[in-house]
Amino acid sequence: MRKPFCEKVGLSRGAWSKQEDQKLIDYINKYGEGSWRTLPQAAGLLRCGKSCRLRWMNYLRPDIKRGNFAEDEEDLIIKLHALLGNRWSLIAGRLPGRTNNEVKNYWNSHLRKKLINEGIDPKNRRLTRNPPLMPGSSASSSYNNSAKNNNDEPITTKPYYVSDNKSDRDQVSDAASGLEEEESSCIPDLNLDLTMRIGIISSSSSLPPPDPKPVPEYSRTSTELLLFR
DNA sequence: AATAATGTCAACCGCATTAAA
DNA sequence: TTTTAATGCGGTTGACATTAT
Repeated sequence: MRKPFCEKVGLSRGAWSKQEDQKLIDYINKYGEGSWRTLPQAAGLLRCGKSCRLRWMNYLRPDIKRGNFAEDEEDLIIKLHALLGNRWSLIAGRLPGRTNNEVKNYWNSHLRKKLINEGIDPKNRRLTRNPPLMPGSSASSSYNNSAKNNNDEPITTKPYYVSDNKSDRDQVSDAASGLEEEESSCIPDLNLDLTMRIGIISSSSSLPPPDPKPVPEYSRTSTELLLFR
């Protein structure tokens, strides 16, 4: 097996020390983000650029929101995941201060289980059994009626417009036109008014709204256009 | 109290995409 | 147009913590 780049050139790996964090923060505060390849040496770090970037993006950035996910956030992740599948960066983009890694981890360790406990298969959102009646449980209220599609066919793990072929995926959906209609037929109770939910989250937070990178409109998928509108 | 099993999450890897030369 | 470098993404791993036996 090929050795990882960091290992080959004798760079450190694994958990970051406080000193390393501080060096990275100091450097970026002074010179800004970017040039990740040359940054480690310039900042006096024995890390590869990729590792520095990851550390900064996921943990050191000042706008990162740490701590437990609010119920609103959980709800939104569940809904966005139903819509987008494992496109974590898109999902995280709608959650101010959350990173794709954090959202992904939270989904895998908490939300998947939560859905399972409520009798919902997180892969296809079908009922796996009669869920317990849990008044006030937002996820169950969203999904109790939505576990089956109209044809009683299994809903695939991926959203219907996500192809296995990644290059196809982005052309995928002109879907947008019929997205809400079709999606809601798969997941009837899915609240697609995500913008409104975002508004609620954003306004309850001191953080600024998410600032998606300036991707040219033409390169966005229809779904992205829909979400970023 | 010791050990095994399970859960969590930070970090890594490899690949795809984009930008620059 | 092609090649190369940089960046971003999702899947996976592994160390550590917690819970069960």
